[in-house]
Amino acid sequence: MKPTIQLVAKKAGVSMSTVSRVMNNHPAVLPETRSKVLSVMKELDYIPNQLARGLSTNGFNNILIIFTRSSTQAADNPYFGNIIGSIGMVAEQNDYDLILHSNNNEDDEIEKALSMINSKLIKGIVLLSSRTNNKFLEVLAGTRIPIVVIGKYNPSLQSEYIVSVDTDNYQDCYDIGDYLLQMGHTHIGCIHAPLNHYVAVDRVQGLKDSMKAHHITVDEDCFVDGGDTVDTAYMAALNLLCSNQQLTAVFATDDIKALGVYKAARNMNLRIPEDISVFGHNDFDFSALLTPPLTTVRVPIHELGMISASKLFSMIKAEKKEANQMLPTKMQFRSSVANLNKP
Amino acid sequence: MKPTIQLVAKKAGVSMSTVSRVMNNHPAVLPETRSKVLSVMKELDYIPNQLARGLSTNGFNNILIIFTRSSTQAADNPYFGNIIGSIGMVAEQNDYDLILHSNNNEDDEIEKALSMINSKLIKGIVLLSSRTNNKFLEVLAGTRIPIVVIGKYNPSLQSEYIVSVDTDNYQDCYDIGDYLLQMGHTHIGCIHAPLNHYVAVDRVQGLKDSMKAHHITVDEDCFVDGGDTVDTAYMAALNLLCSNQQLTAVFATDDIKALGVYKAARNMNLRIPEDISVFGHNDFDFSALLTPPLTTVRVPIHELGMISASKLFSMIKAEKKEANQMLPTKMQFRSSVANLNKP
DNA sequence: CTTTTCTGTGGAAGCGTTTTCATGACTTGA
DNA sequence: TCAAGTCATGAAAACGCTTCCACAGAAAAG
Repeated sequence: MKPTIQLVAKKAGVSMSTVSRVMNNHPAVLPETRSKVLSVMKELDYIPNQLARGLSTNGFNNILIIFTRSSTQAADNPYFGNIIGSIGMVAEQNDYDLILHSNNNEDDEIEKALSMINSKLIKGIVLLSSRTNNKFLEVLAGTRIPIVVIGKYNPSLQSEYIVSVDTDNYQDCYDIGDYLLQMGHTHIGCIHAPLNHYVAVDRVQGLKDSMKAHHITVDEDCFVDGGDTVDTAYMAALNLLCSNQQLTAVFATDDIKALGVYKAARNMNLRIPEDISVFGHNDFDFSALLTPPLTTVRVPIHELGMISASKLFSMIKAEKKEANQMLPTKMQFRSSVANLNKP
Repeated sequence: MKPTIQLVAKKAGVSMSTVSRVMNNHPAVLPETRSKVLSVMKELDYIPNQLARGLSTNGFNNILIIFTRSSTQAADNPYFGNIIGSIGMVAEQNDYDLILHSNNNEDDEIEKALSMINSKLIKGIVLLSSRTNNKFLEVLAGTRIPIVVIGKYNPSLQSEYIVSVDTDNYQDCYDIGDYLLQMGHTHIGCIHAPLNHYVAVDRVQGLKDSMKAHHITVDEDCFVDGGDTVDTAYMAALNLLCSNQQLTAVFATDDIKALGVYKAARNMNLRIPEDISVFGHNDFDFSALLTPPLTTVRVPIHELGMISASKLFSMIKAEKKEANQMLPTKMQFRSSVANLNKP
């Protein structure tokens, strides 16, 4: 039915080997033979079969993006879209395609990834937001396929094939704590992401450690899981603010959750920052345009994606390990945090 | 090196055919043979090669998501992330993987897609945001592969294999025009997306036609391309508002662009809605939490993704055409539009 | 006790490429 | 003029699986 290399060969009066050589720009083929073959290919509308090709050579130029959801919900966080877009641009330049897995079952994911690697379907992996229990990386480290983790991974896991690109979540959130305390806040709550991911753990821990360093009691009840969406964060914030009226500030571990806090404050008739201060994280498009503009930390999401992809490709091509990299962030002091010191 | 079906067969003392049958749950294999084979497979850590498998059968269970960028910029619009996430969930349930192409060269894209189809690498396509010049669909209609377009496509293109899922952009924007006029606005500007996509064209045309129906002169200078990002929209809005001081309302064809308008208004010391009214489109997470809350039209993005994916899979599986579907939207009247009639 | 029908299994031909090796023809250098 | 070296090409094996066909042996039917 579909034209194959064999048919082309026959029509052009040459062997399959020659046709193959023409396709792969092998130098040892006479110009007239080449053009003859090319014209037959055009005439027949011949399209090479990537599968067959992959089977006899070193497979496909794909990279797998694994995006571990903490819930069964599609994450509406703009972070993921942006970062996937950035990776996509670099992939496109390198003539690679993206395969996307959004899974919330780690074992399934491991099995699928192993199968893809074994089948030479992918040449590298980008792991978005790694879990604290990192079985996935432990298993995949053994496959010698380059992996870049956008985020942190188990520090005891040493591998030539795994590299991390991240921002310093712990330090940033430690600094947020410092700032909040400096502004006179001693009753601080936190709406965070589910704690089975490093990023959430580090952000929470940074804040807590900073509070402890200033001898502020950390009330565990004031640290609540705000899920992944505005709505879940809203519910969590409502709860938090109702049951802890002494709170003067809330740290939301990303600006989507801050949106939930804004919504809760509005519905409770709490003014920001007069009645409750809010500190966010990530600095999304809308953050500066909220009322009041959200104080947050700017994460270079686009760069995170670009740099990760670049590192991945240089590992794939040069087969040498890249260095881990910590990207700089920048505090965006706007007006959602009140200074309690000057009344 | 890697264990193949042949090695398994040898170790288990059976033929390759039998091993294959075991893997594919063929009924005609004795229980003891089956368990023998399975144990050898486990012992050898055998993983089937998807490529080889695909080559001899009907290929892969992948669907291709094509996401046509209008610029070279990664689109930061939350719309895409959300919709891809939704499609991903349905795909996961059906045991399909997602391949993502974000391309801005249509010819390249056509060639790549044809190659993937020819190689049995994909079973269906989701096209996000189709171009007005729809060469892509025209060419691909001939391949008999199911395609769902999220958005509109050339109505003259009839195909058993193409189905569209969309909202009624034209009508919604016509209604927006009506509303604006009813509120007393007669000098209306518009910040829209690049006009090489149906969605932008329809939204703009809806507004224009509504204005014309009310005998309001449409000033082409007040319809400007706001690109794809907050920043480009901001620049466009700044320009628009500076050079057309008589404007009392601006329609932004999506809420990301509305963000740009808010920013411009703020920087020009224009109050919303007192000095300038803003109507958005899409209703993103942040829209209700802006100050003032943005009047916009709620698009069921998640449903758009889910329904598209469902239709695609039923076309793939049942091989029968699904009906086009128009999803309902809902106006969200908030407070970014002033009523000029009651002062 | 034959003949027919199942059943479980093996052999081998695909699937569509790439690539190694062999083979002639044609140069080149002494 | 002949041995050695290029060069363009073809034959065939390999990549790892599926599946059609054939074939025994067992079960069912006459």
